[in-house]
Amino acid sequence: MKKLILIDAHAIIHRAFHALPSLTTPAGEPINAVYGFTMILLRILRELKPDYITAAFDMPGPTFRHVAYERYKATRPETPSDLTSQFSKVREVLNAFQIPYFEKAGYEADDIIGTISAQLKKDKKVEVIIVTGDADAFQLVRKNLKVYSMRKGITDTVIYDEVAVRERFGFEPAQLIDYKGLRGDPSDNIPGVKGIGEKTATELLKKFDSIEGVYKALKRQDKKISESIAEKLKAGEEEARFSKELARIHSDVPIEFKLGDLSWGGDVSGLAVRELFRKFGFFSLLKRLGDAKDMTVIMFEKKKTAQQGELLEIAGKTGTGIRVLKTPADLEDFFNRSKPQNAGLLLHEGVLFMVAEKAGAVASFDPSIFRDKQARNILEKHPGWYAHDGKTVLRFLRARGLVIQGIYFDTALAAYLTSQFLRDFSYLGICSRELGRMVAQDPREEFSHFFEVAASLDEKLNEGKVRSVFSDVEMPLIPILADMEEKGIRLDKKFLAGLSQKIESGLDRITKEIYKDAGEQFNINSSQQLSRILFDKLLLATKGLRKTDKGGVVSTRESELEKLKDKHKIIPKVLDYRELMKLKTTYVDTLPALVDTKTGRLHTTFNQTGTATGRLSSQNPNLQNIPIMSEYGKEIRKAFVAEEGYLLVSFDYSQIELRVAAHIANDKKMIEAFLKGFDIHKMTAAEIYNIPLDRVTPELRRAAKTLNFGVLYGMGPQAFSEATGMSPEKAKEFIRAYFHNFSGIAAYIEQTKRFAEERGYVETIFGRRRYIPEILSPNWQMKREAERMAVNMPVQGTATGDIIKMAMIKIDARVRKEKLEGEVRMLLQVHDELLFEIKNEAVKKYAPQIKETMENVVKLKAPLVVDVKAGKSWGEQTLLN
DNA sequence: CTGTTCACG
DNA sequence: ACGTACGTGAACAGA
Repeated sequence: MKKLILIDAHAIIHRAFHALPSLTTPAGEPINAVYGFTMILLRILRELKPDYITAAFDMPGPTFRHVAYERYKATRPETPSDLTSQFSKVREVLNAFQIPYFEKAGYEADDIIGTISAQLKKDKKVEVIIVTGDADAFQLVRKNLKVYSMRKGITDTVIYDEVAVRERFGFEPAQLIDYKGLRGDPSDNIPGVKGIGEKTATELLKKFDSIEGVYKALKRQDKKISESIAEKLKAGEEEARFSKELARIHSDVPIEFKLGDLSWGGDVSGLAVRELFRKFGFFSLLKRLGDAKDMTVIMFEKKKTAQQGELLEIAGKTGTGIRVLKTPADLEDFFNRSKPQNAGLLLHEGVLFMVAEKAGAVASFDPSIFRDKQARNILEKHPGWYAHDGKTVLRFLRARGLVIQGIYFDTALAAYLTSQFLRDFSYLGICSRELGRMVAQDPREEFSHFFEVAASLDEKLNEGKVRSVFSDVEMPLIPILADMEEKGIRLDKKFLAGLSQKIESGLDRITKEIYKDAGEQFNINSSQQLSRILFDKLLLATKGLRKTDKGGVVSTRESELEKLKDKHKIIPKVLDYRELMKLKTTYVDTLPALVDTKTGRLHTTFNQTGTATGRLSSQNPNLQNIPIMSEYGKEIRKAFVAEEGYLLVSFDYSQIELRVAAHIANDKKMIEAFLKGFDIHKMTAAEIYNIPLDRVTPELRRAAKTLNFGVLYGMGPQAFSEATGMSPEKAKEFIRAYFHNFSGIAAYIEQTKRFAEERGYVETIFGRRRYIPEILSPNWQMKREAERMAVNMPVQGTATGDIIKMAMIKIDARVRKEKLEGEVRMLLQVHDELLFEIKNEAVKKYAPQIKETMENVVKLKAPLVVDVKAGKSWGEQTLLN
C-alpha cells in the first residue's frame, strides 16, 4: 500500500515554537520553530518513508469559523512576532525538500487536510498519515488513516489509529466533534454546553452516540439522563449544535490536486537543503545528512590519524583568518601579535587549534612543530592557556612529548559550574548557549568566538562562591586527574582468565538447571523472556510485585525475585545466573581487553563535568564500580594489583556523608556521637528505640543504618519498609522517632526545601551549586523528586564533590613539593576513597601523612575519619590504622 | 536508540 | 491518588 503524509504545518510550527528554547540563525533571526519543524520533517521522512507528501498552512485573516462565530479563538493570545517571521521560512524548507503545500484564504490547515483525505477515502491503495500537534485531527481517523502526533514537546511521538483513539477517548473518532460540542474547547474558545465536562460528555456519547442522539433522548425524557444534566443540556442546546459544527473539520475546501502531484522523490540531502540548512544555522542537521562531495568545503586533508602523531594539514581555503603555523618563526610571530594572556588551545575532532586574540584568530598546528625544540620552548614557557576540556588537551600534548605550563581557564569546567539547565558541555553546546545562537561547524567560525564565550562564562562565575570552587577546586584538579589517568592501574590478566573459566563452568551448570526447571530453553538474559517463563508458564503470583519503570510490566529485578525465592526453585538459580553473568561480561572478560598494550595497565577517564552534584565519574572503563560485595566480587578486586615493590593503599573516608550532614544540619546529637567515636548506626538504633546500647540487636542496627543513609536521600516509609522488611506502619513510626531524635536533620531538610523553592538552586558549603527548577513544578510527583535532589545535593556534593577533591589537591601538592612521585602515586578516586600505589618501604611513612591530610582538609563539627588499608591487591587489604 | 538490570559510592 | 531513596556507567535485548 502507498503512503501519503499530510502535514499540518500550522500546528507543528506552533508546537515546535513552544517546545524549543529560542534560537537564532547566524544572522540573528529567530529560527527555533523552523528548526523543530525540520527535525520532525526529517524524522517522518526517515521513519515513514512516504510515497506522497504535502503540507497545509493557515492563512492570516478570518476563516469561515470566525464568520459563523465571532468569538472563535478570541481568547488566543496574539501570535508572537518571533513566530510570525518563521512561517515563510518553513515554506522555504518545504521548497528545498520539494514538498508541495496548500493554503487557502478563509480556511484552516485542518480543513485542507480534511479535504484531501476525504477525496482519498475511496482509494483503497493509499494509506493516509496526518502529522500534527493538534488533537482535532483525531476526528478524521478511520481505516487506513492514522494521526501521527506528539504527546508533549516534539520528540515524544505517538501514532493514533482507530483503536488508539477509542482507547484514549472511550468513543469513536467521528464522535470527537460531538464530544467537543458538549464539552467545548477552551483553547479555541468553543463554548460547548455549560456545566458538561469530560466525564459527562463521554458518558452521554456512549449512551446516545451523538449530539443529535442526546437531544432525541432528552425530548423523549429518557431516564438515563439525570435531571440536573437534562437541565444543562436544555439550556445549552443551541451552543451544543453550533459548537459541533465549529469543531467539524471541513472537507469542501476549493482546492485542486492530483495524487501524482504529491509524490515524493525521497532525497533529503539535496543541494537546496544543504544551502538552506547552512543559511539557517542547522549545522547538527547538516552533519546528520552526511557528506556530499559537491557541497562540503574540504579544509583539511587527513594525512595520517591523530593517534599516530600526525595532525591534519590545511589543504586550502586559508583566506578567512586561519593560519597554518609551519615554522617556529610563524609561531613566535603568532604569539607576538596576540595578547599573551589570551591564548587558547582547543582540541576539536582530533585537531588541535591554537586561538589567540588579535592574531588572526585561529591557527592549526603543523605536526612537525612538536618536534622542533625552539617551537616547543615557546609553547612550554607560555604561563597559562585557555582551553576547552583542558584535561584532554593536556593529555593530547603530553602524548606528543609536549608539556605545557598549565591551563588557566577551562571553558568546559566554567560551563559545568555555572550551568543552570545544560548537561551538554561540548564546545558547540556551550557556544550556542553563551552566544544565544547556533554556531557553525566551521572551525574558522566557531573558534573565533572562543574568548567571547570564555568572557561570558567568566562573568557568571561571580555568582555566590562559585568562582572559588572553580579556581580552588576544579581547575587545580585538571592536571591531577590527567596524571591519574595516565598512570593507570595494573591488572593481573592471568588471574582473571582463571576466574573467567570458573565462572564459565558455573554458568554452564546453572543454565542447564534453569532450562530444566523452565521446561524449555530461553534467553535468561532477556527480562522479557524470563518474565514469560516465570509468570506465564510457571504461573508465579505477581501480586505485590513492582512494575518496571516505563513498560508497566512485572519487574524481574533482584529485589522482586528475592520475594519469590521460596516459591520456586528456579528463582535462586536465576539470581545466581544474573550475578555470574554480570561479573563475567562487565568485568572479568571486559577489563583485560582494555589494558593498554604500551603501559600494561588499565587507564580510565575521569569525567569532571558529568554529575549534578559535583562528583567525578569514571568511564572506559568505569573503575568506580568494581565489585566488592559478593564473594566473586572480591575476587575481581584481587586482580587489581600493585607493581612489584609497591603496595596498593586505600584511604576511605568513614561515613563522610553522614558527618557532613551532621555538620550542615548542626545536629547536636549526631555531632556528639561522632565526637565520641560511637558506632553511629548502633547509637541511632538505641536513640530511636529508646533502649540502652547493649540491647541493640544486629537487625535493629541494620534498620538504623538503612535509615541513616535513606534520610539523606529523602526515603519515605514505603521504601524504608521495603528495604528492611518491617511493616509500613512500623517503618513510619521508626522514621518519626528518627526525626524526633535528630531534630537538626529534620530542620535541615525543611530548610533546604524552602531554600530551593526561594532561590531555584541549592549549594554545598563551599558554594558549588545545583539548579533545580522542578522544585516549583505544580506536578506533585516532580516536586517531591526535586525536593529529594535538593536535600541530597549539598550533602553529597560537599562530601564526595568538594572535600575529597580538595584532599586530592593537597596531597598532590605535597607529593610534588617533596618530589615523591616515584614513591607515592595516586591512582583512583571512588567518591569517598582514594587508592594509592606506594613503595613498600614508604608506606609506613607516608600513609599516616595522607590520612592526616585527608582528615584535616576541612574542619567539621563532626570530625572526619579516614580508614587506611594496604595490600598487594585491592581485594586483599588489611587495616593499617 | 531505549529500556531493563545491576555494579559501585 | 502513588510507582521512584540520591548519584553514576555498562551490558544486553529488542525494536
